[in-house]
Amino acid sequence: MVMGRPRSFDMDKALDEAMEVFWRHGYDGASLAMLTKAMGIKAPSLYAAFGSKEGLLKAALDRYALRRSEHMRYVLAGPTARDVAERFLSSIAESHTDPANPPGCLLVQGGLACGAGSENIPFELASRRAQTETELLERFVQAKADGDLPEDTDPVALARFLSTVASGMGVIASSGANRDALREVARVSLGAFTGNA
Amino acid sequence: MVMGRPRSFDMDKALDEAMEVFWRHGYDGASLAMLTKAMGIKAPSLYAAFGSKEGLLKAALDRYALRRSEHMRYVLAGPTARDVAERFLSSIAESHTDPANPPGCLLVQGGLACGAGSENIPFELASRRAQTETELLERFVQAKADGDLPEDTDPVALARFLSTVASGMGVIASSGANRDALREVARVSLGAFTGNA
DNA sequence: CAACTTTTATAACGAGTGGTAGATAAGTCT
DNA sequence: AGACTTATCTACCACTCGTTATAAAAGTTG
Repeated sequence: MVMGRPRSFDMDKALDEAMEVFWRHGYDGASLAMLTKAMGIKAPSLYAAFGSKEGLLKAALDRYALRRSEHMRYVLAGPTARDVAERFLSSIAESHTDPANPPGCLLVQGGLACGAGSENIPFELASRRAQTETELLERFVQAKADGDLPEDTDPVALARFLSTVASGMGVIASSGANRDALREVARVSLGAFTGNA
Repeated sequence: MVMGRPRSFDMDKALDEAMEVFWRHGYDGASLAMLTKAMGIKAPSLYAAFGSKEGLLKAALDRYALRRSEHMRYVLAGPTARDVAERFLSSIAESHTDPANPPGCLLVQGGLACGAGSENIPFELASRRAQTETELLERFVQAKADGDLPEDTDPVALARFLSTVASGMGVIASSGANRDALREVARVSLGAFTGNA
């Protein structure tokens, strides 16, 4: 078997750059010109490697999920349900204001609404957001089985609440809210945790 | 003075249609072709009336604000801070799942991230979201002066929390969350209210 | 009716869109 | 070395983008 000419760019580096463009401009707002310039490659190389603009986004989303999975492992390892919630919101307050990235969350900034020809992008992003919510839910179900949450607590509602606050934090972070502001939102949200469960 | 040829379309009706297109597709995703078709007018009429695509968005946002101002009057008239919060989140659960409109909130769906040439759109939307937060803040400051909120309560944090949850509800509503789901998010959020203030 | 003013429709503008042939370059394998 | 496979480059595709010049149409006012 023959190998052919080797790829001359670093795929992960290129994906990081693409991720940043999608993050900052959204799927519709990210043009091929922007993407290829940021990635340092020409359009044919991009299409050979990722198939299409949408394929590139999905590859970038996979890489984004990889990054977050480390955080989530730590979050879900919290000893109590409340610890899990606190770790979750705190890690979001930090990551959504990390100066190394565009503000906010790629899964929110990427495109809640898209134009003709990009109709499935919002679904793609929503399904990835739902995955985090499911992870929280399973952890809360476990917590309830452990007697760590009151009997009358609805784990579905709790996971959805945290997921919703996380999305909201993405919105306000992208609008310029700073880290302390996000931390305060996390703090108030945790009050809701104890007050209601 | 001479009047000239009268406008042959209803401006408010046309704005309602434009609003829906921006709401469903976002600013970048809403093309002039979509907009003119939905509004039932041709491009030159649109430009004569609104100046530009961005001018059209702003006019639609003004009309959107007009709609919401009625809700906000009711919300802010709540007798206690907690009532205000409850009215706020409840009205959002309803409005963001009103089948008469696209799901979610125009101020979120409209564009958190935009492409080259639309850089100021996210700022425009953010400033309109901030207005609601300011209204809540002022009401909570008043509540505190009334002795309606504990001394150690931070009205800024409280208003920001509610605003953040509202944005998050917009995100999940646009992803298909139904009215009951939003109501439960509102309920849990209010638990945060009593638990923390 | 005729002068005037504004809106309308037709048609097109240049720039940019996502995507792709076709040829060349750069490797590996026999 | 030579065959083979894959990546990269230049150039370009048809199309859509937001926007506008031009001229006809529709009203009001003198």
